[in-house]
Amino acid sequence: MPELPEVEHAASTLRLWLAEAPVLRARAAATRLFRAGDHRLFEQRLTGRRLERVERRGKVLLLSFDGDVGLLSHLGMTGKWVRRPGSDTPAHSHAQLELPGAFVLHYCDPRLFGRLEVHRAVDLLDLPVVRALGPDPILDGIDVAALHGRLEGTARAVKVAIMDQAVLAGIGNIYATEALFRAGIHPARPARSLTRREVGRLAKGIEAALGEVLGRPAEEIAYLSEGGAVQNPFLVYDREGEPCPRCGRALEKRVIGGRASVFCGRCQKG
DNA sequence: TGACCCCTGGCC
DNA sequence: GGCCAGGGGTCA
Repeated sequence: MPELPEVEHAASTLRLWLAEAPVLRARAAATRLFRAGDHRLFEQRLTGRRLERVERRGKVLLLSFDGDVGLLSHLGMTGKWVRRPGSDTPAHSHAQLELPGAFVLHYCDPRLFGRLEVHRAVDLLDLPVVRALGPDPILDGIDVAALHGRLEGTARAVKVAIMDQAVLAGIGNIYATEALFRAGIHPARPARSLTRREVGRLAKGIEAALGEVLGRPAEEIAYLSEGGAVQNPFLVYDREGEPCPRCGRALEKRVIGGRASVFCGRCQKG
């Protein structure tokens, strides 16, 4: 579950599940998830290790184990970490961490868009993919002047720009859609056309959209999770044709930067 | 900047 | 049986 709040939730559950307990055995299949390192490295290095720290930067999870073993985990579109009794193997489990108490942590990812990389723990924050990330809206906060500066420099649609992980780390299609609605800014507006005042509203919109979900219990965060019974908790995302929560006009949908964008044509001026 | 790719699953 | 999907990467 890919955007910032879902990855933050993954980080906190991993902290709970891996707290104190050594990994009895690590196993992994040879899949595309492993790029830099291979699956054997995962098995060799993680077996016997204890978790020391889980960090999140944007949508990237960074796990540090004792013995200077580091694991980078990106969930892609459909990746997730789940904990199951040893006898129960979930579908599309490609890597496993066996824990004491007959539990196994599985990394499941049907589409294999995620990635797993084994590194030295001390190197995690210096990895190019991590260094390339822009500020994390929750960890670093949003500096309105700096964001305005970044947006001024590009003619891209503002929605595309804020989904660029080098501009802000952790924003994907859902929270970009929600934030722009909250800010009353049309998603197709050229980024450089935003005034300082609008960037300020956008920053507040991003913080509000993220904050609302971050404050919720886990089951509600799992939009489209197992079971799928959870209702759409968003104001406009995936609500094309429904009335705008502010003015009542039907919400519109357009593809911007290759991704579906829902917005109110009246509240979000183009 | 857009088009296309990587994949599978769920929905119409 | 198509179409769509929250991620990112590459190519022209």
